[in-house]
Order: sequence, then C-alpha cells, then structure tokens
Amino acid sequence: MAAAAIPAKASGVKATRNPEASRARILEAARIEFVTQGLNGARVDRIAEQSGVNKNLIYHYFGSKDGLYLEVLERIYSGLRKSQKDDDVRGLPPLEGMRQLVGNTFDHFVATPDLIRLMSIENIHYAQHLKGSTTIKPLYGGLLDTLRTLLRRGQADGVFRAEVDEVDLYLSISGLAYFFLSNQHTLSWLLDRDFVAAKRVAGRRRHVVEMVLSYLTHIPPEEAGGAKTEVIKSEDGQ
Amino acid sequence: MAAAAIPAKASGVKATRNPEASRARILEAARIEFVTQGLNGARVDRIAEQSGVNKNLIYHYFGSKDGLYLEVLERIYSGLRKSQKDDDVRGLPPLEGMRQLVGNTFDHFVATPDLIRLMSIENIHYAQHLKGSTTIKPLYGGLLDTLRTLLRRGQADGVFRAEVDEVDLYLSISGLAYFFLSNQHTLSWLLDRDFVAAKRVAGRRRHVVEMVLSYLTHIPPEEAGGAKTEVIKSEDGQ
Amino acid sequence: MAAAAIPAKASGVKATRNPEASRARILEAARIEFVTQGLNGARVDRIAEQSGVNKNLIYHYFGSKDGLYLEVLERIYSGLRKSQKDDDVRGLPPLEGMRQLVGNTFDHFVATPDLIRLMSIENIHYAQHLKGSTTIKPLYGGLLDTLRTLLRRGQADGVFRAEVDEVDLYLSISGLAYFFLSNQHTLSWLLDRDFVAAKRVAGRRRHVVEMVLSYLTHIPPEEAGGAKTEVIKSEDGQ
Amino acid sequence: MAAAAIPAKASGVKATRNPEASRARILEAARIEFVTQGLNGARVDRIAEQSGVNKNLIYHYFGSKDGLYLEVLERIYSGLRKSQKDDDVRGLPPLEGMRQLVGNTFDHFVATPDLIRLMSIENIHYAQHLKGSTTIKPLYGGLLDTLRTLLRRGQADGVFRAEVDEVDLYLSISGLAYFFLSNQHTLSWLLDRDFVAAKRVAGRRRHVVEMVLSYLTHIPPEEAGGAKTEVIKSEDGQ
DNA sequence: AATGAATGAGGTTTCATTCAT
DNA sequence: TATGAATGAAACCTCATTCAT
Repeated sequence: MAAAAIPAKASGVKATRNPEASRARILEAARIEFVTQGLNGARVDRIAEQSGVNKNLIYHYFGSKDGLYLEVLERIYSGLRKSQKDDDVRGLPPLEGMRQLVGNTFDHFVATPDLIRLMSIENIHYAQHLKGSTTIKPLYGGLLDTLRTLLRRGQADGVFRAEVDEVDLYLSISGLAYFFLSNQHTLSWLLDRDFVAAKRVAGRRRHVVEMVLSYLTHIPPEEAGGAKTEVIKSEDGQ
Repeated sequence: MAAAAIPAKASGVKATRNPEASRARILEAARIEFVTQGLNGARVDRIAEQSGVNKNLIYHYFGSKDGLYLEVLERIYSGLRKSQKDDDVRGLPPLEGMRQLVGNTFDHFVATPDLIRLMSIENIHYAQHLKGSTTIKPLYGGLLDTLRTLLRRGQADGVFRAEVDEVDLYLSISGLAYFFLSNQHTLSWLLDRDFVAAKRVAGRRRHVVEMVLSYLTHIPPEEAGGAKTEVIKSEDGQ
Repeated sequence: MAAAAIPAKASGVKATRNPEASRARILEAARIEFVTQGLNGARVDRIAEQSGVNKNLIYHYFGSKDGLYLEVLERIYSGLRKSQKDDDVRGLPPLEGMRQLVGNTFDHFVATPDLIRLMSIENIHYAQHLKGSTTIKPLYGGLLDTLRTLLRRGQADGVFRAEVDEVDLYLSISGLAYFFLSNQHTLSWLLDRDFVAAKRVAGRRRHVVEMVLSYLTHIPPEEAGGAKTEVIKSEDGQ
Repeated sequence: MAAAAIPAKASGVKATRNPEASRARILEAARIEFVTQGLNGARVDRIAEQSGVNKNLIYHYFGSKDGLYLEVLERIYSGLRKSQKDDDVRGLPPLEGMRQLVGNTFDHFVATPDLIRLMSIENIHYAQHLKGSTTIKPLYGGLLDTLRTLLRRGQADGVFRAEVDEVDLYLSISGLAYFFLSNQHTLSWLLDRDFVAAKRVAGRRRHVVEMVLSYLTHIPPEEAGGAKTEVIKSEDGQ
C-alpha cells in the first residue's frame, strides 16, 4: 500500500530533477521509517536509501530529522480528521449519527495503523513536536462541536442520558478503538489472541459501538429521581 | 520519591560495597530514564550518573542496556498484576465486583504513569522484549478467569447481559482507563484540557465505571426476543 | 615508504574529497597498524589518526575493524602470489626452475615482512578471516600445479628423486624461508644473532636453496634397488 | 589433556586455602586462555572463571596479566628444551644422532601445539616478554653446542658436508617442523588438506628427516674441486 | 536541484585493575 | 590467603549533519 503510493517510477526513470516527486518519495519513506522505528529509532540514512534520494536533499527540504518527522506527523493527523467526517453525521438522527461517528473513528483507527503508532510515539515524546505545529491543532476545532451537537439533540429527544461530558465521551470512543490496536503486540502475547484478524475486528467494532450507545441511552435511575445514587457516589473516595 | 526508596545505610551516605543497594539504585534510575526517554532515547551514561554507580557496574549486573530495560519492564508489570487484586473481587456480588475491578484497574493506571508509558514504549517496539521475558506472561494467567467468573455469575443472576466476550470486556476496561493517560500530551494540547488534574480524574473514573456497567447491565431488546436487531447488524458492512 | 605511495593531489596536501585517495590512505595506515599490533592490538583510532581521515570514514568504507583487516589481508596475499611468478618458471629446465621458485619465495618473504606477520596473526586467529574471503583461495589454484609440473619433468629427466609429495615440498620451501623470519624476535634473542642483516639473509638464501635442491637431487639408494631402507623406515615408530 | 593436569579436586573440595593448588589452577587456565586467544585476546575474567579462583588472586600471585603471561611462557619454553634431550644424542654416531635430533624436535612440536602458538604469539609481540625473562635464555645455552658437536664429528667422518652453519641448520630443522603446524589453519584451507591427520604427520616427519639428512650428506661438487659453483653464486644478485 | 565525501560528538560496551574487608 | 564490589580508561561503532561541487 505504502510503496504503491509512490508516483514517479512510471517511466522507470529515477525521479531526478523533479522536486515534487523527490519530496513525496522522501515523505513516504520517512513515514514508514518513523512509524516502524519510532523517532529515536528512525535513521536518516535509511530514509534516504529507501526514497532513493541523496541524504542531503532531506536536509534541503526539511531542515532536520525533526522537521521531517513533524511533516510526517502533520500529514497523518490531517488524514485522521478528514476521515472523521463530522459534518456528515451532524444532521443525522442522534442515535444513528453517534453510531456512525463511533464506527467511523473505529474504522479509521483500524485502517491507519500508522496513525496509532505515531500517536503513541508522539506521546512518548510528550507531544513536543505536535506543540510546535501550526497546522494540526486547528483541525480539532470542530470535533467537540459535533459531539456536543449530537449529544444535545439526543438529550432533547430523551434518547441520550443527561450530564454527559463531551470530552469524556470523545476519550472513551477513542480509547475503546485505540487501545486494542496500540497495545496489540503486548496484549496478543499475554492473552494469546490475534486482535487484528478480520473477524475479531468486526466483533470488536460491534462491541465498541454497543458499549458507547449503551452508555448514552441508559437513563440512570437518579435522573428520574430514583435511588441507588449513593453507590455511585461512594467511589469518589478512591 | 525515587531516591527515598533506596535503603541507604544511614543518612545520605553513598551505598558503596552494598550490592543490593547498588542494584536497587541502578534499577530506580533506569526506571526513570526509560520511562521519560523511551528505550532508544535512554542513555546508560545518565543512568550511571543518576544512580551514582560506575557505568560498568550496570553491565556487570544487567548485561546490557536491553537487559536492564527488561528487568525494569518486568518489575513494572509485576506491580500491575499485584494491584489488580483479582481474588479480592471474585467473591463479591457481580455488579459490585465488576465495579471494583474497573475501579482498581483505573486507579492503578492513574497511580503508575510509568506503567502506561512503558506499555506504549514496549508496543512501539513490537513487544519484542516482553516476549523475551519468562516472568511476565504467567502473571496474566488468572486475569481472564476472574472476569469470566464475575460475568457468568452476573449473567446467571440476570444482572449482566448475555454474550459478553471477556477479552473484549478486558480491552474496553483497560482502553477506557489507558487512552486518556497514554495520550494525555497530545490530547491536552488539542482539546485544551488538563486531564490529570485530580478533579478531572475523579470525573473520568465515574464515567468509565458507568460506561462499563451500563454496557453490562443493559439487556438488549433481542435478548428479550425484541426487534431493532437489524440496526446493529447493519453496521457489519462498514 | 608508506606515505610516499599515496597519490596526494600535489605536494603534501591532505587528500580530501578524493575517495580513492582516502581509501588508499586508510588501507595503508591499517596495514601498518595490523602488522605491527596484531588484530586485537590494532586500534581503529590510530588508523584514523595516521591516515588523516575521520574515524567514521573507515566504517563507511570497510564496515568494521574486521572488514578492514580482511581487505588488508587480501591485498597482502594477492601480492604474495603475484610475486611467486609461477608461470615464468614452468618452462625452465627443472633444476633451474626449482632453484628460481625457491629463491622467489624466499625473496618475497624477505621483502614483505608484513606478509609474514599477517600470516602468523591470521593463524593465531585460526584463519577465520581468511576463510571468509572469496578472493584469496583462488590465488592458490595454480601453485601446486607448477610444483607438480617441475617435479615430473625433473623426475622424467632423472634429475629429481621419485616419490616427492608436492604439498610436502611446498611446506618445506615455505617453512625454510618463513620460520627464521616469523620467529626472528625470539630466535635472535635466544641465539644472539641478527637474522635480517643483509649478509645473513644472503647466506640463508643459499642454504635454503641448497637444502631443497639437495633433497630433490638426492637419489636414495633404495630407488636404485639398494639397501639402508630399513633405517629410514625404522623411524615410523616414533 | 589440559584439564586432566589440574590437581586438587581429588577430594572434590574446591582448592581454597591451598596456595599451591590455586597457583597451579590459575596457570593451567591461563595457558589455555593465552594459547587459544592470544595475548590481547585473552581475558583475565575468563582465566579467573576457568580456574575457579577469585580474580584478585591472579593479581596477588602474578601482579598483572603480562606477569601471568610471562610465567606461562617460561613454563612452556622450559618444557621444550627439556624434551629436546641434547645430551642423549651427543654420543650417538653423527648420522643417527642427527636423525634423532631432527625427529625429536619434530615430535616435540607436534606434541605441544601450545608451544607453537605461544612462539607465534610472542613473535607477534616482538618477543618483548621473552626478553624480560631471566629463566628462558639460559635454557638455550647448550643447544647449538650439541649441533656443532654432531656436525664436526660427522664432517670428520666424511659423512656430512663441510661448511654447514649450525644456526642455519637449527633454523632449517625447526622451520621444517614448525611452519606446517604454525600455519596449518591458513594452509589447510588454501591447499585443501588436513595436515594434522596422524598419517600426514608421519609422512611429513619422514620428509623432514630425509630433507635434512639429504642436505647434510650431500657432498657438493665444489668440495671435491668441481665446477657449477658459479650457478650458486649467481643468485647472490637477487 | 542535487550529489558524494566527510565529520564530530557521543553511543554502548569491554577490560585490566584496585578497593575494602 | 582470599573475596566480592567497584572503577576509569578506552575500545568499537553510530548517527545526524555539513562541506564542496
């Protein structure tokens, strides 16, 4: 999939004297290298070799290894937000909209393992590169808005429970889809199960969607003025 | 915190000629270094300097940087499983037992940020060190058992829904507690929120417990022979 | 001698930006270092310093200390076989051809003390590097052939004795010329004699040639159907 | 063979508090280590481990790695001279005495591969340790004497040729027996032959004895006032 | 726009040796 | 006599980066 994305080579000619193509080749090789090796494990030499360009060209275009990494990161993040298709679901009935939003997020995580790994890598590095980016943060502007919109409409309809924090909800949707992928290598070893087999993924998708919707559509007793409230409050002490 | 754990002879005396203490000092410094810098970013020099021992002593005791990393990893994992206190919750009423299990897991993740980071680091490295460990995997033997036991008892009581896969459940419990911590640096920047403030954490704990229990206690219509089944099945195509 | 061989651009200018020259300078410095210090005693740092190049360039060109050593070894061996000039002596009258072959071998050993030392070094290391070379062994293809040819022709002429094993002959020619050079440092100390003084060397050359030819031209009594055979056979028991 | 020489252990008890035994164990382990690994390749740690003593004891007894090496060297050399049994052959008929001397030397070299390797190692190091020894050189006092005695008696008898330099003769006897052993690893690879197979060794022994005796008993024409002298002199120019 | 050559700083690891008991 | 703990110097090698064209 990755290699297929490389243009040039069409004529078999090495993409010399074609700045666009060289840049693209570098970015593609860099993506693979950073994703598979991590930031500290990635080697500029390998990126140069894999992209078929001179090592110095990398510095010419991207300034430094970190600069190259940041551009890779920005491209990956930009892809994530595009695929979440917020606008498409805003207008749907709340339950269906939420179902699709959860499903979309799940599907995108499954489809782009690179994203999962780069997110982990970036957090290992305390997000210091992300914080130096000017292009990524704006992408997240509308995200919570969409969630909030769906939530409110669902609450107004009496379909969703009240008092749902949209950040918490986002964290849960993402966490349910993220963890089993990000930690698949340790988990599959410890639990003796292959998580990325197609059938398993389909099952997990159902489970995740169901869990989120169960939570949203469950109207707790106390909201109807009922009892049992003390049980839930009792754990605050922890 | 770290330095305080070292049983130095008396006051602030450097623990020379005390192999136990030297080993402990190295491990403590290594833990901090690996956790904060990652495996590739960690520097043996820094570990030696921070632990106050000669660099060679590290190789004498642990063989290599990787050997030291593995021992750090094993200790952290061993701590995780100890704190999950499976046995304590097995005998509780299913709902309460599950509530405590979820809470315990959440609390332990919050209490040991090292664990979160090392798990991420290890997955970035495809769990290749973990797979070389003989001590970690056995720790996970009873985990799914506990979950299964609670589930079955709850299902027998009619409190929990049927057809819950215990691995899926484990992944969800862990994912809900893990993601907001593991990815806190990118998320807090992108969402403008501090996730680890005490109040936020308490709120998230409630949310996570509530989500899991909502899922478990929600008896889907079809289990009562109802409709709406087609809606859930409709997303398989995605 | 060494420095003079470097084709530096003009006068004493450091041959930067000239990979051929850099490679040659490294090899020359490496040869001296390995020959004088042995494989384990050689220091890459010294080679870098002596050749005037950056240490890393050595790894860039030769991969490792062992790789550099192997290339030095290959070059030295290649020089040996070239100077043995097999073909030149094949057509000569057997006695004269053999005399020249012995002399050539002796002269080359005397002329290239490096070869003697590297052979010793390589044998101390059980020839493990040599066995990893693809270029050295082929050089030895024609060697025994030449010996065999001369031997047969001499035997046909009745000049040489029968039943001479060409490998034994090769070992003796080489051993007579090799040992007093390879072990000159212990021997000159123990026997109070300087073996490499020009006059001594000339004398030894005569002695070696004479010994080999004496052996070859001596027709043992038994070959003429005579007695004394039992004396020679008597030592088999040893 | 080596391990069998270690005393102690008779009672199964580790040889603590027995300085003689400890010293012997160290020397035995050191011999093996130096012989197989060379001087620079030898590891004090391995010697300590193999001899079962504390590393510090080595320094206590021998002062340094070099000191230990020197003692190993002295013991090996002392063994060589003992076995050459000069005196036994002095009284024999010249031809038989010489035959035995050559055979003894050959046999001893074959029997003590350690000696061969240590000689090579010591020469790689320019005999600098040997020159620091006070015990080895005296061992060589009588060596040339024996040769000279046999030679003169043989010459007086008319059995040996005149004008034989005893040092040259010694170098040749040793070289013929030494080279094929010292360089066996490179040679067996290059010539595709196993030199140390028992049958090969017996054949080479015959060859070596025969070559030396052929030389000694060959009375060149010029000694009888003959011609051909110019041929031999002609190679001086080389 | 692009390249091949070269570098300096620093990485992990090794090893002979000494310390303190 | 003997030991286990610890060390300092230096070894081989790596890697992001820059130079000169």
